[in-house]
Amino acid sequence: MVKSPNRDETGGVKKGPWTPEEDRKLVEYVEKHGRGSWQRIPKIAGLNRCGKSCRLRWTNYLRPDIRRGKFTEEEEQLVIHLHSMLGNKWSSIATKLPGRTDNEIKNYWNTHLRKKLIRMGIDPVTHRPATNLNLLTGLSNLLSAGGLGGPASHLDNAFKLQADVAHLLKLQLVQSLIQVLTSSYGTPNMDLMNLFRSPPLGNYQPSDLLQLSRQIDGGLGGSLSLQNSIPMIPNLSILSHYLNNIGLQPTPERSFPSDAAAVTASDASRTEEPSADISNVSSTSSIPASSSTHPLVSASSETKNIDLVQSSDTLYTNTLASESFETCWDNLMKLDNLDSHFGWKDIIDQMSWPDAP
DNA sequence: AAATAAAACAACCGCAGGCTT
DNA sequence: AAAGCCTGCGGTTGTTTTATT
Repeated sequence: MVKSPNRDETGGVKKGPWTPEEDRKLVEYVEKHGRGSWQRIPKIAGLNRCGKSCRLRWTNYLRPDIRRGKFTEEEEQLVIHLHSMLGNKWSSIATKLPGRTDNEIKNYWNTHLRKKLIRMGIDPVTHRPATNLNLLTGLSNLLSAGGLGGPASHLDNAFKLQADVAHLLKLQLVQSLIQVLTSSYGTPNMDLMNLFRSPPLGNYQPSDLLQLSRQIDGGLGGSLSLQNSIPMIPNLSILSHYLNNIGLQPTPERSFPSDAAAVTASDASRTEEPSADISNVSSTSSIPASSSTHPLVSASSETKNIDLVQSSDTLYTNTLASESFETCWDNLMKLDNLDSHFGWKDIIDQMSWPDAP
């Protein structure tokens, strides 16, 4: 666990934190001779370090043009913007922020900005409102923010949380619909297609959402298509299933008998570690029964824990085939009971891409 | 005040690609 | 063309600092 600050066993060079003396030697050398061959510098400069370590120390710390200190609001926004276009291309991002190194930006992203976006319900990978699985990460943060995990939970927090979850689920659902309409491969998800024929979404024409989809694609400069950014077509029943787990289950008769089987199967089939994005999600999603006395929260929710850390593949392939579309839809419509601030029209309006040209 | 946990930062590692011989 | 060297990049780990209990 402890990284040895001493000599490397193979090369005999020192590792670990640099001393002021070593820094001085390196700076003196580079100022005198410039950046030459990093492999030769340590020898000539009298440093017992590998060239790689010298280069890193210089570029990330000793370079005179390095700007240290807190990131400004402008820098933050720029990093977020560039990351949405370039992804984890830290060196490319760093070229747009004079004085900041790729390492510094990378660290700042991982420790600050990523969490900030998650807290806002934005997927830090896609820079979109959290999608199904990532939504759950957001949920985890909502739980923390609302203090729902602790013993001192309050009823207000439970209400707020459920409204937030309902709101995010709506966003997710509309995204799924757009994807169905724009998907050029595979078999369209019939559940979602049916959704268009029923109120309240029946009030919208598929062309409306197609238009929205184009807006989104345009906002990304065409570099990222919706199909690529959301590779899976979620089954409507999965959303409905999730509603059950957060306590939106109307009656015991409408429970999902295949829950246990589905979750068990998914656990058994999970072979890889969860992705970084969802690794910090608590292992179960249910709101503890003790934390809420909301009438819509059934006591059974406590026993219906679904593992949120399962991979997206597993989640989507383990569809709950036995559910009827009507049952799923009933559950989804209950979102309106909780998310009173936003109707479906507001959700679709809200989906408009802010940076669209 | 001490112990523990979480956050922040610095540095290392492995890999890929370009260049030289 | 192939091999070896060098550099740069992104992910990960380890250490230090700060906050919380």
